[in-house]
Amino acid sequence: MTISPKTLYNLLVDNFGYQYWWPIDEYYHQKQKSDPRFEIIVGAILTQNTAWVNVEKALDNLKKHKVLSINAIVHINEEKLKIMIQSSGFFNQKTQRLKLFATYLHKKYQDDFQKFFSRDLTEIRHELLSLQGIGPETADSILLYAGNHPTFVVDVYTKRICKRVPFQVLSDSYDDIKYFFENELQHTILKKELVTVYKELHALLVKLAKNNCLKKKPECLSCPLTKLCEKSL
DNA sequence: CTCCCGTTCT
DNA sequence: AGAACAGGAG
Repeated sequence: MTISPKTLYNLLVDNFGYQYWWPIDEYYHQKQKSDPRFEIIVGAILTQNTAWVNVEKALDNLKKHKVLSINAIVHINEEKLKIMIQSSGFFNQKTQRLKLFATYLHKKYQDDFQKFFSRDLTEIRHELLSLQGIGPETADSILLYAGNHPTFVVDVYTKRICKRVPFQVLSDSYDDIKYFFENELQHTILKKELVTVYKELHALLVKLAKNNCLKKKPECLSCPLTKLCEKSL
């Protein structure tokens, strides 16, 4: 007995509702000065190995000081940047990573996100992965949430849930899990809906992991998957 | 496998 | 005060 990603998606939407992470359109309607795509990229780098609440504080600091743009990050003094993002932890490396990525976008794409994102998904992904400080999860988050490219994000929560819930996934490697979800969903979801489903499913898995599928003390009684889960207590 | 770091929970 | 949390590089 196994569960399909589509079944999982439907169950999670029914129980938790849509999560609406990074709704880009809303930002444009609010006529924000800074490009939401850059905020998403900065958020993706800052949230590496750290809780989102601490990233939000850093993001608020950057907004308050008007440095949430490629140009501002390229030119800001490193020590000042470290202080602004301090709450997100690992600020020495993250300062380097933000500087490096912003400089890259500035030099090679003239701060033009359209130019950067309007290419083949795999091409952009390889390019992101070649940058210091951008691994698979960060690359896929940027591609999906900032670039609206259909690529599925795998994180520790996804891996944990895959170990407990009976999916037909081969191993617990990043790529195996990613391609398992993508292959399954590509055949059952309309192409037009794929990006939205990838965005929502990742957010819903995070929700499930925090709400029920906790590392130490899972809340299996109230879990939407309790009947289908092999490890259910 | 260790280092990088702050915040929150226990 | 100590543990838990959470990606990528070397």
